[in-house]
Amino acid sequence: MEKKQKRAIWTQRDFQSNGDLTKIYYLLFQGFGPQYWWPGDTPFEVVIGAILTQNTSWTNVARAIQNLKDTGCLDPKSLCSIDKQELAHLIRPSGYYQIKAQRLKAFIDYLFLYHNGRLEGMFDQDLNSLREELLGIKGIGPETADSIILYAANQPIFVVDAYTKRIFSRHGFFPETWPYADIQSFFMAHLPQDVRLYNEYHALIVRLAKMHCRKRPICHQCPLNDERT
DNA sequence: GACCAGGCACATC
DNA sequence: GATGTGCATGGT
Repeated sequence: MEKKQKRAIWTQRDFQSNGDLTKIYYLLFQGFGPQYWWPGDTPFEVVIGAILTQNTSWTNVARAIQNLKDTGCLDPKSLCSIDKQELAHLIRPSGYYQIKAQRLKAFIDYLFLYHNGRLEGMFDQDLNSLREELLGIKGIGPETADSIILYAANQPIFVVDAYTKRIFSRHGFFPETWPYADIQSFFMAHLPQDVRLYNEYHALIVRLAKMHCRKRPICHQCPLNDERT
């Protein structure tokens, strides 16, 4: 009986010739295991986290979210009634706190104006309509919208972030100049439309990025590299 | 002290 | 349409 798990290794050429991004997923999953994303107790917390984590490390966001929890502000009603400056003070550790307070307020105001302050109401529509709606809210761009759709609304859309772009362009899958929409289409065209897969894949890319060397074009410790050459 | 982190909006050309 | 800039804290 074969007990040992053989570590699968593919070459970059294999990836590029058959476009099988599923292989890469399994390679990353074998290397890192499940990432249990998104780190949040409720869909609402996921939404708030998605806005707060814009261009910010998660450790700083976690502090801001903890402040909101400690003061009993992590719910739509409380965030609706709280003064913007007070909110800015609470989320200060996440950086860009003035602009983010404004963005959180914009989202909450929208939620109450069109969905009675209920996320369920907002999420109860097809993916494209939801995405259009989210993108219409000031302060929510493509990545934040897609993070909300995937991790809070549990609908299948692939989240592209700076890591995805950097790592996969450096490994030669597409030019670094490709815009967000093209990269997203590339992944979604080569992967089954599956919420759990997209959830884990994006999380694994972030996990990978944290060990990727920033200074070299390609990190030689990266599991995506061909170890035979 | 420099650099970076799970973006976005806006001004300018 | 493409590019540059402001927004800001906390870890390495």
